[in-house]
Amino acid sequence: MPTIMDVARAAGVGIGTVSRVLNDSPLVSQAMRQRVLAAIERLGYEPSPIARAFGRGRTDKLEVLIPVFAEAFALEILRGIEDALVDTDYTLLMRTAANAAERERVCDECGVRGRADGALVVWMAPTQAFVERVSQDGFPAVLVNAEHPRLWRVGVDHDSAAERAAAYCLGLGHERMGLIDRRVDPFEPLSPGICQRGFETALATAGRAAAADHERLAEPGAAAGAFALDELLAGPEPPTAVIVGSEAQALGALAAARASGKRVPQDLSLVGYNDTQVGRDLGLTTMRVPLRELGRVATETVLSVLAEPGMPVAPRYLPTELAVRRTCGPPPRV
Amino acid sequence: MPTIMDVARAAGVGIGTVSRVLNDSPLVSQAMRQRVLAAIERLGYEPSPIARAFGRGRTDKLEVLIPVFAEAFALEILRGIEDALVDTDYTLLMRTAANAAERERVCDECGVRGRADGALVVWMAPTQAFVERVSQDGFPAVLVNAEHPRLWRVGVDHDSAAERAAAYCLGLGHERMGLIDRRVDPFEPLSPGICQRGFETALATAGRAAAADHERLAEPGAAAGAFALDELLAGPEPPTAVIVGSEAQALGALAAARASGKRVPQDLSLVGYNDTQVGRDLGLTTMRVPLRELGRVATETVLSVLAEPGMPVAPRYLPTELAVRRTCGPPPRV
DNA sequence: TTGTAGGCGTTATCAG
DNA sequence: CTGATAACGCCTACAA
Repeated sequence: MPTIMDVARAAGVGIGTVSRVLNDSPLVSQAMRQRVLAAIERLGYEPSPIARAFGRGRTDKLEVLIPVFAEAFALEILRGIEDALVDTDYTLLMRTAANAAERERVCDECGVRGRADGALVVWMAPTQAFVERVSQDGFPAVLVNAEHPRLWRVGVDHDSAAERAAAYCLGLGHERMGLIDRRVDPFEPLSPGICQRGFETALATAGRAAAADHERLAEPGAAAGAFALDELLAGPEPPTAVIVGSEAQALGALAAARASGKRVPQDLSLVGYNDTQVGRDLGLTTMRVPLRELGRVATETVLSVLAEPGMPVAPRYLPTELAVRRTCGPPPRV
Repeated sequence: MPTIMDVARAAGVGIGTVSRVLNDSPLVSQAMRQRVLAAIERLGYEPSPIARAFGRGRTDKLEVLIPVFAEAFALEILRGIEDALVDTDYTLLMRTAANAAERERVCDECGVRGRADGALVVWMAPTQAFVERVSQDGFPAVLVNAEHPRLWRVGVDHDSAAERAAAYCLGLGHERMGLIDRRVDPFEPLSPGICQRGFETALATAGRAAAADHERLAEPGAAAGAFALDELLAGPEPPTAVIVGSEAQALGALAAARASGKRVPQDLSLVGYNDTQVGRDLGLTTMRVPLRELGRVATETVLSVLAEPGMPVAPRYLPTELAVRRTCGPPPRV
């Protein structure tokens, strides 16, 4: 492996000049630049990222903290992050957490001693210690679809989104509405459902009280969604439209409905939440959360804070919109 | 940020001793160790990962190369990789590729100048240059579910898997078999289908010729799977059992079948391929590819090559097995 | 515009 | 066992 010194020697210049060429410094003459470039080419030299990081005190890495059992939406967010990074030199350091203990660990280790220049915390609450530390050090950490008053964050207004999803079904004429909800935070067993508030607001606005037996808080995943739907359908006055807090749960619900002989949307309307590829492919009507944009905007935020440190923390909310596809219709006539 | 020198001073020892304590060297007396540990604690010192990497010439990082539009199975593999890393100090550098050009780029940049200690290449063919370089340098790169004669790799025998999947349906009594296949490599437009050979072998063994109009090579994703199934069903003698090369495609096929009024499995049998969470949740009968284990074993392989360089390259194949769930049955009686 | 020297924080190698 | 000291490869003043 040739080093910068080999290049300097081969080009007959000092290492300072080589370094300047490497970093596109304007303080090099054209002639010199060509000579150095030629030597670099000839030797097949590439600078060592580690030495470089060591020398200048930054790594060109962003750390991503993400729940490991996150469903497919995680991929969409990652895609957005990549979008923002595609023509930068940044690279991603991935840390996943499967439970609260691991969240603790990845939060504790995030960005220690400059191992990354910034961080993206996806879909989980940061630990208190993490919040203290990053706000103390001015370490650029942005929450994606998670909340904390003291941190940068980009997300959506879940209340409004859920409310509009429910209002859409109400507008279709549904009288009996159901909700299969999902917790806001995967690692907080007591965290509330993500759609509950908006759902109930919509019902209240329409002058209806929410029937508690039409609401379920389900575990993530299609199996739990299917189970919850079966429960709702087994009740005395089963809902004719159900809002589901995640795509995976919605797919489960869809399969369960069909398995029990219900036609969707003729007998039952279903609205998903998130909008992942498989939902799109299957024609699921969904409250679209712009996952990819979320990832992109969050990443751009980190980058801009990096470029201009000390900007005051400001949250950013992106709009949601209902993607009307093929799982909703008017209620069946009785 | 305190450095190792601050610790040394605080403990009244040399930095060599501190370093030895940090690295669990046996060459430190108990008394010294305690004294140093106390100073570390008191100062809240943590070693700088970058300086450390620079000093010892390794990074404790593994680079992961993965197609970005990979479906959910990517998450399963990543989970397996994490499993293997959970109580090591290794961390993951993620590189995704959305097309052949990006694959080229990530392959070119992978592990340059020791930015990572090893690499995992998931579900895509490495570039020729990459193969040359890593086999030249002895850089530990392991292919996960991809093939190259000169590289370490862990995967499954797709031919055998597909053959058994088809044989299972044949055994159920199906006469007209269909195949919705997926390309082996996402970036090779000309790469063959992953199940075709096994599928045709099974048919030949049963004394049947494959009907070309019962085979489709479809793009990844549920939409293409749905479309392909509709095509198969539209033919003059539609198949009564269909093998599908990926879970996402299978979900699409399942939805399409039901949408067109077919009951699964009474009217149509479906076998998926891969076995991801959503397929399990939905009761899809699947040829199970041990994705998580694949990731884990590949990672363990990298680690062991790292521990013992120069081991001769040896591929590793893991067994597949049919996960019988609820989408297969005997053919409908005519 | 260019070269030189010092510094970044560890690890590893030597004497002691 | 312990303490200096020399790498490690690059960046960046500073001096020329």
